[in-house]
Amino acid sequence: MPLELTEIQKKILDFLIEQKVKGIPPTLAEIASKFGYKNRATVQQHLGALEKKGYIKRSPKLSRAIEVLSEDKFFIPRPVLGEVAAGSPLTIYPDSVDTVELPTIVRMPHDSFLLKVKGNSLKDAYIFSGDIVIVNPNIPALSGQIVVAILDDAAVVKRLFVKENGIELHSENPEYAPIILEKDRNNFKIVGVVVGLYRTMRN
Amino acid sequence: MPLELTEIQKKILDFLIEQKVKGIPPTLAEIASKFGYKNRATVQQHLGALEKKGYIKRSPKLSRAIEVLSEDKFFIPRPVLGEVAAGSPLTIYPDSVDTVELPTIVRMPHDSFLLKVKGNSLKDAYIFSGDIVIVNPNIPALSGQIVVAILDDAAVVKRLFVKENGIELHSENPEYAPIILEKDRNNFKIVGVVVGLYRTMRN
DNA sequence: TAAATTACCATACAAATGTATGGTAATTAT
DNA sequence: ATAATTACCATACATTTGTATGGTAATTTA
Repeated sequence: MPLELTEIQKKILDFLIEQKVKGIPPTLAEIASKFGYKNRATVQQHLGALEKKGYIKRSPKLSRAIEVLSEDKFFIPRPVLGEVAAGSPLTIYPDSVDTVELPTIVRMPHDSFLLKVKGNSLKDAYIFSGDIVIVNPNIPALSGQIVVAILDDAAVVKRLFVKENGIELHSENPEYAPIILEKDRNNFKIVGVVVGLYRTMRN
Repeated sequence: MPLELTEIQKKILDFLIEQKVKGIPPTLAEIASKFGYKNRATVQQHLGALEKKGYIKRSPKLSRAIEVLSEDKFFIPRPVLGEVAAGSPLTIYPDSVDTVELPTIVRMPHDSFLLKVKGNSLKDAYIFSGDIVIVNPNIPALSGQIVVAILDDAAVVKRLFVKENGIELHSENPEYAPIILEKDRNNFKIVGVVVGLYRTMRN
């Protein structure tokens, strides 16, 4: 269970994430400037609180070395966030950052993230176990697109169909039945749209 | 057209990207340390060259403020050298025919190039018409790997097998028979090894 | 009521950082 | 043959940066 943050701490955490996504994490002075503080010591204390509560990690003495450890793994830029099920849902491993054998080639764009596909339920869409899908959380998901969704604390990759009375998630493999969700389904959220695929051939 | 980079400049650019992916861009001192330089002035000059050639942008006076320009856009236009046949050979276009918008996630190694696959002869290797393959010409081609080869002025993507008396190029599709080449075959050259694959889901 | 906690302030300091200047040697271009 | 470029070096300097210490006031918790 995450410790409570004060309003100001939340705003600073938001700013940290925002800046990191834009390019580089801010210095203490830049944070102070943003929030109108007249010195860096104030910022230092806020960051200390954030670190104590487990939301960030700092590297002593290093400039801009603020790492956001948000529990919302899906929107934090990481090389590979976890594995996502194309067949039956798998739990996402929050901290298994797969720096793996993506030798020279894979890196994170600012607003997207990577997931490694497990299972072959999307084989008719030519996506196979081991492929890396590139997921963009900032574009609207349209009917017919392949999306990543959260369903009861697990993540799946499926083709989305928006129907009159609800939503359907299809595998592109006759062995798997579609998941049908009525409107106002709880514990369901579309995380993002699969915009690309990368596969490494090294073996 | 991007200006040419020297080998050292390429390596530094790679390091910049690598570090940014890991979290934050490096300081001059960190770059110097990585490459064994005894002072930061050397790094400063290399960064100056990179900036002059348009690969990075720096913000004066700000620490770690190195922006890799090609990484900031979501898509990097990359030349596709030609189309390569996975079925029957197709001619390679001498000048780049097409540009593909690679997401920044798929970073081109500097010594590799892209080819667009036509035909479905490699479908059992999960490579399909329209996919972009990343080809590295500077690594040795081993038996069993998927390679790009020139055969009588046309290019093919096939799986390579090195045998006693020659070379075989297999399609991964029963509809296509393997191409068998005796030793010292003329007009044959292995262009490179397929090290990766990218597919865009945008329509 | 007393004790933390939160949210700022001011000042200070060593180290880190970007930048500038000038030099050497090797290679490449004119 | 001369000039330009590349690839380093050394030294120096003003800022920037993280950090530390100590203080004030308001709010919350025990």
